[in-house]
Amino acid sequence: MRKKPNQARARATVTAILDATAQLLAARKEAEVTTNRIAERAGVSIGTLYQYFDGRDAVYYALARREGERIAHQVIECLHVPQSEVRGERARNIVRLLIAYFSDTDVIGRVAMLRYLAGLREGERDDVMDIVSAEIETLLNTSMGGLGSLSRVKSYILTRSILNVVRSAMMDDPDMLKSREFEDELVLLIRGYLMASRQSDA
Amino acid sequence: MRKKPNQARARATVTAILDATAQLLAARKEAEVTTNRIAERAGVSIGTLYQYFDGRDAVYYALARREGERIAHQVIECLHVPQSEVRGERARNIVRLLIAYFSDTDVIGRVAMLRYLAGLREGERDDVMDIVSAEIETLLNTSMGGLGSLSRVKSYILTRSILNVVRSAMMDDPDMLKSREFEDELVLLIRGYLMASRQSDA
DNA sequence: GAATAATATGAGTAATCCTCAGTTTTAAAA
DNA sequence: TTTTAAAACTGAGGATTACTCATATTATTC
Repeated sequence: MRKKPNQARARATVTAILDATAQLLAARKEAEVTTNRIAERAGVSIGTLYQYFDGRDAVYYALARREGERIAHQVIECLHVPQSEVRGERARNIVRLLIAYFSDTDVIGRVAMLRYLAGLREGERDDVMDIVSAEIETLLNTSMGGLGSLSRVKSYILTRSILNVVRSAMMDDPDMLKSREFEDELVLLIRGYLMASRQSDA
Repeated sequence: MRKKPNQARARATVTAILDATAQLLAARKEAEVTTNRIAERAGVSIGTLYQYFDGRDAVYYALARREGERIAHQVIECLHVPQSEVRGERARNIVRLLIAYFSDTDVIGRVAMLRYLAGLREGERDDVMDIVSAEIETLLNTSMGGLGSLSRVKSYILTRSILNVVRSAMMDDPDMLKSREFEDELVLLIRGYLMASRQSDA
């Protein structure tokens, strides 16, 4: 982002630009989304857009980041529900959450999300996901004593594998994504990994 | 692709365009890669490029597909080495193969690959990956009797999770990608999933 | 309420995309 | 070996899109 929006008006402008982008991505083909159109729909001039963003890809990236933060918060909330209340179904709850998010027929930010997840903007780390990884790490290291400690690499693999498989399925086969079997298998992937980790530690 | 190249000359032209794109992506920033430049470096006119491709993204996609096929062949080769020769290290061999591929400092087709994996072109299935999935399915169902049968969903999850985690790591943290720990953990992810699958079947 | 900083504007230029009418090459038919 | 027709190639240039910057407006500070 070129300039930080300081005043309330400027923050509203940035929000309007992101909202407009999401709407256009949902309604039109990607190729038809242009910076000029985004600005027009957002009700700001093209010059204003370029004050805050380097170009179309930068807008996509910012939109994807906003979406990423939204879903990350939900996942973290799931993680913070005490063990006694989830009865070993925490993995399933998170899997369900992600499947529900990516099953949404509304395409808001879908393309943008893809770019974000693909790490298209070189040299920028995916710090939103890093936060989720860290939360999982802490949680499994403290409250779930039996499962052994979770290194950074382990939590990285856990978070990225689940998220990416769900994302792939959204593109490849939405019906499979929504199937009960798919959900069960993802839960199995998580549990299998955690159990194998415990065994290899011992 | 707009038109299929029938004659040898035309096939050479398409190859030249893809090669030129790979070279440009390796040498320049993505934003500096334009269709005109690709055509120029490939030694063909811009009109020729547009005879075979819809635009820049289509060229990227074709390049990524070519790369995808290359790596897929290697994986399938790995899968066909008889059990007696790999002594339970097949998973590790495949993980190593993928890590080696994505560790390559040469950036040939990296961006293109990302778009491909992200399924950016809507409505096209990732049939290259489907072939690998099918091979894994067959193999595990026939020769590895002890591990239980592998459904389509299972092989989908297995292939996509491994591939995507390696790809993510390439973007996020190349050093982690090359570490021994990362390799070990991926093997654990595979084995854990296969073992959990067997248990849940029984 | 004057000075200053932040934000917004949009016509205009630069960059890129992409087409199409015409030319050259190739392969097959006569 | 011509002849013919399809396939492949060309690149100037119109259409589209990206992006800038001089100017205007709104907000904040003192």
